[in-house]
Amino acid sequence: MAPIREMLSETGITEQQWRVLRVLAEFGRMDTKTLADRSSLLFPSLTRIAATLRDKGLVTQTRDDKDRRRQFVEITAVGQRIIDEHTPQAASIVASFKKTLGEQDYETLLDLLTRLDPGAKD
Amino acid sequence: MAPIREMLSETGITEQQWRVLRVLAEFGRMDTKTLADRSSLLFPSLTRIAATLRDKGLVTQTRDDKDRRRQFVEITAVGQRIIDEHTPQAASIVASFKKTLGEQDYETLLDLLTRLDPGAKD
DNA sequence: TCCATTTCCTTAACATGTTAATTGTTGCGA
DNA sequence: TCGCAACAATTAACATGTTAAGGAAATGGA
Repeated sequence: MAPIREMLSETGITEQQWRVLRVLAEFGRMDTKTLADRSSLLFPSLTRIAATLRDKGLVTQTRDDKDRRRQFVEITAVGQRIIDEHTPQAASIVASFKKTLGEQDYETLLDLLTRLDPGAKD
Repeated sequence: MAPIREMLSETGITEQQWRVLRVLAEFGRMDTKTLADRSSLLFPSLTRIAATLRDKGLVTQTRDDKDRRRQFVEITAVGQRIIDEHTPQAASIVASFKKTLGEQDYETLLDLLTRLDPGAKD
């Protein structure tokens, strides 16, 4: 993940914050539980990350009126812009992985890792 | 690594502390630089971990008389005992990995990971 | 001999992973 | 309606990864 972190260093956001934003950009507004799940983050981590992203103005948080225990998170235009601007680079990093291993072996690697930890993916 | 952490939880030491002890158990007394290298740890982390292990009485630290900037670390009998008592379990965890994937695929996985990050190993 | 530079470690500061304890909210049965 | 279990988030407490700044010791050259 080093190359990804390096790419992100200029944006001031971290790998995990990036992951959360990506999920929000892809699926849109969602409740915290789903977000934690799709971002592969534990709740305590998500709480902190969401707070950080909120302070940076990259996401907004809103309470569920029906069940005030719950919360929804949504990406802002600024957050979306960060994603848009760096997605191509991220893709090229993945591409370099494939290039190193070759398409065939890259698929094999993903397969083996998934077999070891089915919950991993991504 | 979850299974390893679980195994270690009863000993009160962490995954990284375990790694440092294992290296010391295998190679014996060595200077900090070499230790950091073999443990795949950055210096700041090693500084803290070594201090923790020292406080727990699992390692001892000594200054190099010729170059007093340097330091040597050595595992104690107590530390050695922890390693000895848990090495079999650790081995069985690795064995379960192999069982999940099969010997052949396990080797393939290690090979692919090494190709992505030659410095990783272990 | 003296100082700038290099080395080896240590500290600091910040973000995260993790487990456990805590604080609000809901919903339900007595 | 009251009280309590279940649930959603937070907060706390530790250990670590990381980058940057500091401090002490050693070194080479003027």
